[in-house]
Amino acid sequence: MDKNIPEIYALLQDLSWYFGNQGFNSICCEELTLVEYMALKKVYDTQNITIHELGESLNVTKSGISKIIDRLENKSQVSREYSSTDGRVCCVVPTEKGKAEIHKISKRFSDYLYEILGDLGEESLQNIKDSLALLFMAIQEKGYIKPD
Amino acid sequence: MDKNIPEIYALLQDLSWYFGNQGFNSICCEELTLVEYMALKKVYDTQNITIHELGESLNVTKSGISKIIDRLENKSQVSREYSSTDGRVCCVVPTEKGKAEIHKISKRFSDYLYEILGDLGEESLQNIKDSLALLFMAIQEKGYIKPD
DNA sequence: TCTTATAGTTGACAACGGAAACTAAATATG
DNA sequence: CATATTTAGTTTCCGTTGTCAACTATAAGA
Repeated sequence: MDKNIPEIYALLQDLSWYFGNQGFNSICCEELTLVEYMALKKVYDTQNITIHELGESLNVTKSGISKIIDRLENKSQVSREYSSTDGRVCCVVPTEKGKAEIHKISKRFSDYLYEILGDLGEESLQNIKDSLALLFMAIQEKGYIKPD
Repeated sequence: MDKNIPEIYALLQDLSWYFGNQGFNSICCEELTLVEYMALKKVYDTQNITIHELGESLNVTKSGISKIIDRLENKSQVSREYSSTDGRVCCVVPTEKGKAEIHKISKRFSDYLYEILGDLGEESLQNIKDSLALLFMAIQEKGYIKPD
């Protein structure tokens, strides 16, 4: 195995800490937890996504995702709309408030990154973005790490 | 602001999900939660680190980190050693089992990454590593995102 | 029609981390 | 030296969270 791979792993793990719960909790995002934000983002990015699909996408059980959507709905960030073609299925859509929240949080973090990376040239930024995009696509295709 | 920055943020956030609790929980890591693993890794990487420093480093309150170390100690992954020069201070050191666990988890994730990235050439891997290292150093220097 | 599968919700439960109160040791001040 | 203050860490209480299992309801299959 290329010796770079364990180092890439270690860096990813450490970086993830900053963008995971620990970095996220203490922030401007007011009333959203990380998992709520991730769910909201997924709802925002995907038309008519079902609760079932949301759970799979976030690697949360169906009862877990149901409660996450409960909380988002109580906070008026999303609303449930039952499918007219399949009475079992519940689609989730973002409210206007939810859409605004997404933009706000994204901007907050982008500002933070800008303070950090603003000095780099566009070429470096492009390079970083390409590396991350490559990683993400590969990992998304592979799916979550599964138990042995 | 460079248009790449919001995209870098979005990619980092999504990647972090895979290396955060959601990706981590369902895995080979048996008896460790993510925050326990992060604490163990920090203990492993830092000689004679104190509980106080651990909490700061992981952005956890002192009561929180105290309990995390409790759990790691109950699992025989670390041990507390009170400082001889300052009776208040409690240094944490990894046990042999703890060291082995670090290697095991790191290998598990590296194997996963290898399945994903193994086809890339060394140059690409080096490039990804450099990008991540640059990001991580910058973010570490900046520290956790603070409330407004 | 009757059975089975699927989507989602609910209740009980345990894990987790924060706030505040607490102990104990070190340092500062007079 | 004596007392006050600061610092390190622990413990208790508590609210939040997500899972499991049981449940309802709708759809699909035999």
